Amino acid sequence: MARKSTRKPATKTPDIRSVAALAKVSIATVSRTINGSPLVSDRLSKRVWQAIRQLNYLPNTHARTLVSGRSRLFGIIVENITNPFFPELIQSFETIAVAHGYEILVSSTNSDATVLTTCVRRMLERKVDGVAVLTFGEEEPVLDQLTHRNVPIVLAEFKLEDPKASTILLDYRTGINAAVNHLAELGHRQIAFLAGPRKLHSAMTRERDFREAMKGAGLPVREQWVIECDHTLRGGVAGYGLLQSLPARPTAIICSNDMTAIGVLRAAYLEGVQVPRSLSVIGLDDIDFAEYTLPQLTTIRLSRADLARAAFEALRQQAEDPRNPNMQREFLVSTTLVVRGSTAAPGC
Amino acid sequence: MARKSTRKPATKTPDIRSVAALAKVSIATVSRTINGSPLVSDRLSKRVWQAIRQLNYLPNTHARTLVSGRSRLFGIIVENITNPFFPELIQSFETIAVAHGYEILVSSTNSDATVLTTCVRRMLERKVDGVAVLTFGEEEPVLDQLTHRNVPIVLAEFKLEDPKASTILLDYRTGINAAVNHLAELGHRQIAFLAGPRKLHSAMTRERDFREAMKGAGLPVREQWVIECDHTLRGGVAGYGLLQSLPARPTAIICSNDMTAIGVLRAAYLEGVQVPRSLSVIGLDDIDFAEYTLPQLTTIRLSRADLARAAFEALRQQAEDPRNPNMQREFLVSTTLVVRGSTAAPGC
DNA sequence: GTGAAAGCGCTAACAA
DNA sequence: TTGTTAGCGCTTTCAC
Repeated sequence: MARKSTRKPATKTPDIRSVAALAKVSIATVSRTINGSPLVSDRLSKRVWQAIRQLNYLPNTHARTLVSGRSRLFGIIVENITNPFFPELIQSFETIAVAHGYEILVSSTNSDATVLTTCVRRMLERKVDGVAVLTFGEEEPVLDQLTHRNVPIVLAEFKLEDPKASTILLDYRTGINAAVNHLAELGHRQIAFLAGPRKLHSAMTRERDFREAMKGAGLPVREQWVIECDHTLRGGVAGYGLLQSLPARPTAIICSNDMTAIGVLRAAYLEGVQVPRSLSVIGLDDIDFAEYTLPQLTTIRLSRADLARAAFEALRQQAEDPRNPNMQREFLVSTTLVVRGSTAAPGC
Repeated sequence: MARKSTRKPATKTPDIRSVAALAKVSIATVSRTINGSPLVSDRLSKRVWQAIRQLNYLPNTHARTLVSGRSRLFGIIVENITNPFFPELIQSFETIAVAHGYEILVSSTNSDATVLTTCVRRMLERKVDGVAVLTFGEEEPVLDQLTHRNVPIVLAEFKLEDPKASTILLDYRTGINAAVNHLAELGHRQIAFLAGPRKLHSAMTRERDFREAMKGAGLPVREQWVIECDHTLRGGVAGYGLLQSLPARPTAIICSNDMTAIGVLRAAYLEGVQVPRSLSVIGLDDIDFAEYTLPQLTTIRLSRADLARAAFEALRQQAEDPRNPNMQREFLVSTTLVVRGSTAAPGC
């Protein structure tokens, strides 16, 4: 009876009991009301909401999670939050997640397997309902930890043979074909490719698609001109340097991502090489900055919004409807060429 | 006795009880061992860790939080994750937090008060142990929700008169003075300032410090040349356009942040105005990209690492040692000028 | 429709 | 030192 008057006089954060007391209902009714159960009468529901507002009550997520087994938390693991592609991706993912009542736990691995391991561990401890692994191809065995514990995961460009795993396939081919054809039409035949780290599946795929696109366009691939870079600004500068040190030089460079391309732009500028007059450059991603480089970067757009949507949808299905027989387990995200100012006919 | 052989045969995720059973100790001992209590004998501790490893046990954070009242979660609210300044900041903050056993919840408000409100609400529901509000000056009354509920917060550039609130003061003056003096020494007298949104405290401070630095250098401030922009690339382009439309034009522009400066660089290029020959440009932040613009951007560095460290330290103190009488409630982060290629003597 | 009561997995107070 | 036990705040049977 004297429950309210325990030690602390008044200001304890309100809990479900205080709401129930104020609304003169049981805590079960409060719980049902909050969770939108249809079994609550309008009369009581109104009283409950009124009490909730009056007390400024917020349900305790941890208690909810503990009993329901669902945290409404999704993890998102990216490769490098410092590459603007990823913040834009995270932003999209977060917006969608929050709109659906989920929270996100972000982690950036910087391609470090140790970081990945602790990060998987932390997500497991937090009982995430799913994890989007958007590292683009460094999928490590540690991810089994997740599937073993029945945590849904979605991977970019990598299929895991597990009922809990979904995949987002990236169709680079369309964009890369368009890029090569665009250059070919401008009259380029000497095209180099600054690849990403070969340990990344995505980088390998991009490189492979470049080779195939070249073949498709009837253009030769010079092995010296296919150089492994690291998807950073600095890497782009270095890659350009390597290219310049060669006896024969390309008239156009396609880069595995925009950061590399921006590095190339800078390096070319330092050498006094005019883009696009003396050299055409194409990136991949279409980060916001691509519009603000000098000249503006022609690039292959990979939509962060599409990617985020696919990742969220994959996790949501697995989390909310795990035994749906016709659940979509593969998603496709396409790419398109965006022509701006960094490409032109060679030597024009 | 037959506790282990309940419904599901084997693969339930291990809990503290399974560990206790395997190690033949009580669950209290397991808990103590995990939490590093000194009261556990080596003998038992060893057995417990062994069992933990064998079962691949991970403690359930939600249960821990529920009973201990501490979530080991810090929220971090930034203004716009799409501005590279913030990802770099988040990265630093996360690294420090994880190293100290904390997890972070990130939110980007995009200067939208509604987003801020829901985001505070979500953090409250998740029972964060503290929130770093790094929106740089849009501090809204909604933050009272946090202090009212005794959640420590740390703000950039804004003092809240609450025992739970700390402040990070940013010394822009040093950097801005250096920038103005640098320009003055090069011979500039016509210096414009592209300010940030006036609703941001940080933007106002930067503007004020610019005015004072000009006065200090004996240079006049032309009001037409102090223009409110919005800290975006696009805003920089627009600001430059406004400046160009004026009858009298400055020989140098200091921008309230790097994004604005990069926008100016682009706009100047489009107009055929040579930087730094015909126009000097200075940014503020020193984001990674600043080294990769054409020309490289002279800018006022604001260290993300310092900022993150201060924010984390403020929260940690409040969370772990709330009634320490001589707790540090104010932190200072300084700025320095980094001279690169976007500044030179006027008309040289 | 509504309420009483049994836990979810853990920590901490108390006993031994 | 170690174990027993009472909850943390909530959802969810199960009765009514």
